[in-house]
Amino acid sequence: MPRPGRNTYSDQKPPYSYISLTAMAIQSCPEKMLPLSEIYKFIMNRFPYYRENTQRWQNSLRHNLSFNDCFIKIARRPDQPGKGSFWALHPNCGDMFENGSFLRRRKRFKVGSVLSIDPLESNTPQDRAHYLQQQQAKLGLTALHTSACAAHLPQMSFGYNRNSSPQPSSFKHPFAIENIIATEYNMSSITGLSLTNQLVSGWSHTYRPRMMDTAAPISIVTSDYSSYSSAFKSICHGGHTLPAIPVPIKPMPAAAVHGLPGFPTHITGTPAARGETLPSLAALKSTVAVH
DNA sequence: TTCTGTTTACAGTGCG
DNA sequence: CGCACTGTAAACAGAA
Repeated sequence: MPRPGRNTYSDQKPPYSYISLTAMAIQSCPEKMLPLSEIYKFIMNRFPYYRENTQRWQNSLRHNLSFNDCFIKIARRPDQPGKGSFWALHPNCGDMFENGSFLRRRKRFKVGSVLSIDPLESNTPQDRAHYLQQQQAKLGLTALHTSACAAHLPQMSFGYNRNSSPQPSSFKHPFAIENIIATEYNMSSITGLSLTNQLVSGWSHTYRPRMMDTAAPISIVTSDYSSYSSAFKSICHGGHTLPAIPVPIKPMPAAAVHGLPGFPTHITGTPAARGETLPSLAALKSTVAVH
């Protein structure tokens, strides 16, 4: 695998897919999430090839973000203005490039199968709302729990991997920029992560499925920020503020969910356009209300 | 208006 | 050869 330095590829197209490039950008920041504009900047700064024809490749990149299950969308806090959401990597997407090729994955990462039990499939809005409220309550506890754990377990700063399949502290995500652009990576930026960042990392990877944003009023998660607001304030990347509520763009499979404390395990399906219909939830998708 | 995000469609390519 | 993955274009909606 080539490991490009800053100018390795000059104006030539780098041997990376948009998925790889996006993953690099996301992994390059301590919070492991970036807004779209920052992903653009990262790619353009590092690969001069992408300083031209921006409309073309940025459209492709956006398509990849939406289309590929390995990317998840994380909503901004409502009191932190800005366009668009943050994007992060799905916790289970880490082995997509195990074949060593960053141009073509060995297999496309895809969110898994539909569970048989789905309270949200209930016919009545009341049932769904009630269930969602229960899940919100769980997540509220989860946020606190996660932060507390992060404070005591620095290795949790790697966020995604702190669950059912624990990784050693030296674990490096296959997407990690230190694995791809080794010459530019400064390990101290990781080992020197502050507790604050650990908190953020732990919290930011506590998932909540997108459809939960819609059917019922959601305030518990955001209101919990007040409990440790000092930790969250001033955390930003390139002037971007901390996102508020992790909102997976696609529902997670049970296998992925089980390792995430407090995460509801009922979520099913993927967007209907991908042939995995979720009729009763489809109407909930487009009306995300973030508090 | 611009940017962001979603979706569909289709062509090219690599792999088994 | 068929399938899966990737890249590109385009239409469209919604938010800032």
